[in-house]
Amino acid sequence: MGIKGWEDIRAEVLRRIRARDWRPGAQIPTEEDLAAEFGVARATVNRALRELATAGVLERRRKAGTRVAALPVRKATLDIPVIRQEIEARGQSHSFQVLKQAFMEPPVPVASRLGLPPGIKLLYLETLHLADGKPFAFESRWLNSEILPRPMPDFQALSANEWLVAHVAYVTGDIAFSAEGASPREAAVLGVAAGTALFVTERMTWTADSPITLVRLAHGPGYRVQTLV
Amino acid sequence: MGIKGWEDIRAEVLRRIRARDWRPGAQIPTEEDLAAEFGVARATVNRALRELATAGVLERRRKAGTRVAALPVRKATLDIPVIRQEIEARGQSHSFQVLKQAFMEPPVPVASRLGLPPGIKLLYLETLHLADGKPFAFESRWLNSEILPRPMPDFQALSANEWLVAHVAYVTGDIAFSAEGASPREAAVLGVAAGTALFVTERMTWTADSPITLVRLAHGPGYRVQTLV
DNA sequence: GGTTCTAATATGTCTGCACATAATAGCCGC
DNA sequence: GCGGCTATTATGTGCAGACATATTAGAACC
Repeated sequence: MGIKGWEDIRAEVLRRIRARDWRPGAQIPTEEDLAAEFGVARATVNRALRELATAGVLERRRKAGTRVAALPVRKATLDIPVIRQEIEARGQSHSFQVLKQAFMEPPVPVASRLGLPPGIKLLYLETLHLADGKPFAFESRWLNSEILPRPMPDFQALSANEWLVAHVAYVTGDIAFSAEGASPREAAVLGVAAGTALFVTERMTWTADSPITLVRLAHGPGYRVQTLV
Repeated sequence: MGIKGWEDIRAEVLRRIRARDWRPGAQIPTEEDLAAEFGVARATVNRALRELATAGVLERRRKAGTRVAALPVRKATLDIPVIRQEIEARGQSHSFQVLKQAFMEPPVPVASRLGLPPGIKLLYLETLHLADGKPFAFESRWLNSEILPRPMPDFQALSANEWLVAHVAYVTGDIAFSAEGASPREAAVLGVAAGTALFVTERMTWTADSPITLVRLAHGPGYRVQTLV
């Protein structure tokens, strides 16, 4: 029946926007007015409107009030799961092979993206992830060896990603997606023709003080990242 | 100096997680305990922990308490701007050409994804978006003509996307990203070689009752979607 | 031992109030 | 008119207390 909680208010506000009672760019009533109308406390209205604002539906400014976003910059939230989970969620079994493991100087762009001076040596790992034994994604990773314990963990047994999740302090980072043609090496490893369009995920992570790792994941044809808005 | 507001509490909790005072999978103190420790109201702690939970850092369940996410399913939030804004944000000028406009029956997969019975005719639009006069993205769009007014808006003058944003009730939808090789037509229009890796964004949008549009945007080489986590 | 019910508990949300803060609108002096 | 100050206003955040709800641990029972 009536309005009960902040979710009901959010729904009602959305309904009015969808119904074009409140048009894009137009100002909506103040929290106080809405609270009076719905018979709830202002904090409850605040909660509903705040959620809609972080979702990009509303724009709010002190004193200026709340208005319906004119150009709704849609904010899509993606789940970035651990690769093993992702494969197992499809009902397939995950395995991987470490193709290369070396301690070497990274190319300059890699070092600079990690914010490290040139000349420092990093651990480089190439891993092929398999789903039901078939190539799924090709991972190349630069790892800051400072953060590794001695002796180094055995990345043949446990994937670097999962080792990091389990043993390194929680991190921040950024993620980028792009499309790239497969290099000869990637093509060979993934079993596709050279130049095939690959979906590439690049992730960089760091702790408060120091960079941890730069990963590039190249996914074979058919891979897609999906989101419910 | 000390803890002042919910953002400080969020920061302090994050710090403890990063410092591994609280390890992945481990339970953290209750809201009440933390409120007492920080000398704030429980609502303030609740706000901080709630934000961290929606960010995927914490997992919360009633009675069971709050624990540090064991496998942090990183939630990345992407901004999906209107294409004109995206181009102008780079300091380039946006223009577009409508290459094709037709009223026709969609292929079966398109109709079924939109949840429409086969045989219904839709408006089909092909548009090339240009940044500083150079091809930026190729858009192909199926539009539910039911929602269009008579006479139909002039999509040569105003892009379909912006017309929809301005005139159609707010919508829900989903977005998917993938990498695909350029078809001969896409290659010609975008000025790249056939088979070049394209970054493809597919968006479907709905009102409460009916489908609105299915858009496929193919971006040329160099395009990337980035996110700060 | 296993199943079902019950009480305890942590989070979820709401209220009513207060004060803080940002941003505007209007006043004032020139 | 113009520049700068001030009052006003809507949102942002805080507090204390209350009740709701999901979930679990343990009691009671078969």
